[in-house]
Amino acid sequence: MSQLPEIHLYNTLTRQKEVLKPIQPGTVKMYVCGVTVYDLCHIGHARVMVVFDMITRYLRERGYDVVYVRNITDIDDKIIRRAEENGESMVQLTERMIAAMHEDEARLGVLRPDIEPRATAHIEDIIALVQKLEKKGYAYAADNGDVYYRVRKFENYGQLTNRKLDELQAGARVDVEDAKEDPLDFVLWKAAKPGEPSWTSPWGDGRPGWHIECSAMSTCCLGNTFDIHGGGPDLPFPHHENEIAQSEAATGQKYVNAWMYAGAVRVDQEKMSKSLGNFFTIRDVLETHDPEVIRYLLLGSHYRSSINYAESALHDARKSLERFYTALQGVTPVEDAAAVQQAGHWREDFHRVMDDDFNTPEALAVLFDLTRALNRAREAGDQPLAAALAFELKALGDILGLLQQDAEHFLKGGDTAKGSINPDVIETLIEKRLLAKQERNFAEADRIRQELEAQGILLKDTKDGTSWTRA
RNA sequence: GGCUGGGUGGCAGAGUGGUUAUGCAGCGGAUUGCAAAUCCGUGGACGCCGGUUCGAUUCCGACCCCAGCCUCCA
Repeated sequence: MSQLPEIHLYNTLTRQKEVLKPIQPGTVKMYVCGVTVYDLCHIGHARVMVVFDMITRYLRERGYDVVYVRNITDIDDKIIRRAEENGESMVQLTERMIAAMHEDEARLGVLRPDIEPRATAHIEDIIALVQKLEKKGYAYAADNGDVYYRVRKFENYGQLTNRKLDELQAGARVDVEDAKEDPLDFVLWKAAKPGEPSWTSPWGDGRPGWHIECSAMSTCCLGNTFDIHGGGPDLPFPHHENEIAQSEAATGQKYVNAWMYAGAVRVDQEKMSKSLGNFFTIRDVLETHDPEVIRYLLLGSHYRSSINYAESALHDARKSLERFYTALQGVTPVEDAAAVQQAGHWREDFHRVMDDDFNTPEALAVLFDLTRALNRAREAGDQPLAAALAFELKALGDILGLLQQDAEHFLKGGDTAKGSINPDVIETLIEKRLLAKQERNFAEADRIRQELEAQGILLKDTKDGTSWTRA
């Protein structure tokens, strides 16, 4: 590999932007914490999926190889409880939810990670890791059969989120019945209660604790040290702090070079979360909104800032996409790099703003500028240039996973067309209106326009005839 | 209380020590049977108070306010 472009990214560990320098030149190894599959994914999950998908796509666009690993947590207390409530087996529940997740992310244009390890498929690795920690004195088996991590033994605990152990302890809940040596210690291996799913281990039957699976799977897939670890906004503490403690204690090496987080999705200025019950599942939103509208909403703000989820925000996102698709409508894209280059330098601008910590709002501004140029070419009747710019617009949009559908299809409401009016009925009315216009019966023509408008259908007269879109 | 991040024009949302973000909405013009779309033009902003500076929305300090984490949560 020759010299790849410099990518700057914000590293939460150091709290500053840094140049991405992959350990293995040219190959970025990235691990992202995935979903605990006990329920359907919500918009917050969608944001993490879309953001790291965008990052992966962009790094590849810039010539980097990316090994993208995103785990699936398929064993956990919530899963056990939910399966019991539903009267189904744990595997039935998790398989169902994994299938739903894959369906949801496919609709959002999220490319699948290269590796999608499941916790239950890595029990041996997890046990081996706990044994290693035990051998090094970082783990201990307690009287109740659980195995805990000895937090105070790990000197750099709290480095990611700037916590001091003593301040933590002040706020820590002290469980009287706890078998821990110290309230700060956390579970590595949980002893099974009767009837619970379990695996045989040196400490008796049980299952992995919450944090250990990520240490085990990331290391298995990517090595002791890798380039980027990502996740949602509520993961730095304690989950990632504990991962660092586990992995670095076990290997004696640095765990991760850069930590990246997607911002929160809020509803009415409150965090969207399962515990608050104010979450919207991806499929709920897809009932009434085009997938690209959601994706646009998610990429219309910088990945680290929080966003507010609201119908009005979805509406705005749709309006923005309409501008792109209106420009694309009726133009057949043709690749002509020379013509594009002569007309402007959008790709360079796009790269420049994206190289700087993946500034998608700026990147979209570049696409709007390109769209204006495309509209100008159309106005000027320069078909070849318009075709070339349309090709470029779609190509750049593709890097963000946007603008990939047929313009007509999108503008006519796509797969989520609201309202009951049938396209055939619309066409018939358009025919009638055309006749009225030919007879210069504009009153009738306007009446038909208004009739359709009342049902959310907007007519547009052009030299090539009348087309329609859904408002 | 501790730790993070943030307060930008009607709304959304970038960015910068002195020059247009961008989209939607508004206004004027072109275009149109009417409209839509489009193009051209245009008004409108940087929480509050100090400081540094020739000059700060941008740097520094104080203050006010908001959000996230500190407990399972993407």
